[in-house]
Amino acid sequence: MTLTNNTFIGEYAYSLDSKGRVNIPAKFRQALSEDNENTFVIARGMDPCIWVYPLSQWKEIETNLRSLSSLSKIHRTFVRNTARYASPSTYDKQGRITLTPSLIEYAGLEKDALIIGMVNKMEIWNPVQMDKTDKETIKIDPAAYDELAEKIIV
Amino acid sequence: MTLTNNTFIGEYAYSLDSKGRVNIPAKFRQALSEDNENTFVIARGMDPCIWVYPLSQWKEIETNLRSLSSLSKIHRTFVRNTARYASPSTYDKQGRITLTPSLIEYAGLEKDALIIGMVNKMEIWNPVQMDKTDKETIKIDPAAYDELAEKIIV
DNA sequence: TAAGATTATGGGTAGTTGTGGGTAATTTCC
DNA sequence: GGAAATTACCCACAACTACCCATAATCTTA
Repeated sequence: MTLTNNTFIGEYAYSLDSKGRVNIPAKFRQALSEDNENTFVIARGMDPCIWVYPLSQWKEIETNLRSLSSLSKIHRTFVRNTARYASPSTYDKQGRITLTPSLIEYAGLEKDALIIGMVNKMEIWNPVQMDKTDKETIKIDPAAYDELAEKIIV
Repeated sequence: MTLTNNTFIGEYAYSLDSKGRVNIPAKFRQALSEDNENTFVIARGMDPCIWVYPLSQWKEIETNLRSLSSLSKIHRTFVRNTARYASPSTYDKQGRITLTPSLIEYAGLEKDALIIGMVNKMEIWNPVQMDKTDKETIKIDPAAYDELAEKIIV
């Protein structure tokens, strides 16, 4: 059952094949609205993982990037770093997208790939890297969570 | 797969041949709208690289340049530096444009050329120079950068 | 529980893409 | 005006990618 259009939750363990393809969970594909044309945009995440946006979501980012003037050095740098590693990927008849070698390397992916629903996008992790990051998360300042609490109700 | 007309993202490693030609990534060519007549305008970038605009995009820039008053010294200088080294270039049957010797020298291009999608234009870099610039990027004001990221990234 | 449908993974193939070089037309310069 | 140089256009090949089919495992439904 699909909850909301273009919304992804849950975790899935898949494998990366020799051609750099990974499966997109069936539930995630079903959640995609028609206007995405079966297409995602993959990009570098802030953590060592790959971010996977529905096409429509990415287009919003593109619109925002377009509004930045290249006369400003910081704007140029930001646009470059964001757009540079991004790539559209339409899933095939079997529901797989192809990752770019650059992103595979960035996320340190090998055989196993962990796909995590992040509500408006998804993340692809090397499970080993995810474990490591999990352990570091414990050290997060509790005060930071308190600050978050003011913004969101769980 | 093409996302939006005249929109370029991703990174490609190509080579400059003995005649000063570089390939335009097939995806970028496909993204070009008809009114560009297979033509780009190449110009000096603000960084040591070549900026490649779709013809229609360049025309907009020309309009904007026109609106700058030559009474202001900084305006005059800006218009001169922008217009001076700009040159239209139509891609051949194999999808290559020819660069001018002046721009090749400005960007310090040799054998390898890195083509980077910058949303409304693309950049052509010497990979060595790009690496160097990447390292300097770290020195950019992190607070300003994060602020920007919060506005754009979802 | 059994049959059918769906899902995850592997591999083959035809068309596309990137790169090199060749030739004819055009321009430049003496 | 003619030779040399430059430019624009064309062809060919190798590498790669997108698309297709096949199979095994899993889930759904009667």
